[in-house]
Amino acid sequence: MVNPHTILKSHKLRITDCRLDIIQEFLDRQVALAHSDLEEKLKSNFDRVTIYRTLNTFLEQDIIHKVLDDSGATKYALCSHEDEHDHDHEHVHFKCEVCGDTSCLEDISLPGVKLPKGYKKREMSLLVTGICPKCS
Amino acid sequence: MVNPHTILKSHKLRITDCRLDIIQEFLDRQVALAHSDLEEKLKSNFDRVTIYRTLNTFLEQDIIHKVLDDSGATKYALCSHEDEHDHDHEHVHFKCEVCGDTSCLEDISLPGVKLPKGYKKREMSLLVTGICPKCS
DNA sequence: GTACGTGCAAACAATTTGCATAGAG
DNA sequence: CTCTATGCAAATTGTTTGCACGTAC
Repeated sequence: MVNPHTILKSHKLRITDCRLDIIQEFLDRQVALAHSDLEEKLKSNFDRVTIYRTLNTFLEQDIIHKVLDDSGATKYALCSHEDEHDHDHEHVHFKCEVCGDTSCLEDISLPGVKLPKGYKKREMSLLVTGICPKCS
Repeated sequence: MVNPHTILKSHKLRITDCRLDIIQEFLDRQVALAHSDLEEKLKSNFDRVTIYRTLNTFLEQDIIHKVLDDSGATKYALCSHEDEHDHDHEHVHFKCEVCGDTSCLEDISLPGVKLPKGYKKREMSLLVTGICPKCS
């Protein structure tokens, strides 16, 4: 069961309103969010700096991960919670050119990529841009 | 033949020292460069703003492309020059966790990815992180 | 000579840091 | 009560814009 309180608990983080609200926002929106998205929604409740710090805390705890974005803005999305220790190291994201939303495609498996000799792979992330079902 | 002068010519851009030097730097380094990398190397010769504007000009002309990076910094790399009109829309980049360098793996082909129903793909880019031959 | 590139100043945006206080456990 | 999270101010860094001048062509 995924709820903000549980997530914080399982990572041994203190339960605070800001943290709960930010996780809730990720759960509600289901797309990658930038700091600015969160700020817009929560600025009346929390300081901009607190949001930055919360995001960094969540990053360290692998509660969220960075989502690559061609726009230069740093975006974040919740990590899939199933694999607690063995974080999933393959991210496939889709960014719609029309609505601008980026979402994780969890169920897509990344085909193996053969690297040139000498390269050691640790993590892969694929960003596909195009048009999402809602916008086509 | 790839040289700075030729590249500018073929894109009908004016030949200026700043543009020549920046292209040369990309050719010399063979890794993705951020504005700060170029600034560090060229600040005695050119203004910070000029470097920003040159990078944007090159982007528009498809002389360089953005390289996705998990560090948040915007990095750029030369486009492969073979396909003039039909720009390559599949980028595979490798970022070494040790030296931090990101390079294009031109010869790797990106395996096809099957998207869920309704998604239309236009462009794909893959970032692999790990350890490069130099650092292992 | 004309149009575009550059330098400089300044505005603007994104992110980080220091410190005092408030709040979680 | 103790330790950490938050708010506020300010510093730092990344990026864009306006304008006057210089230069490629």
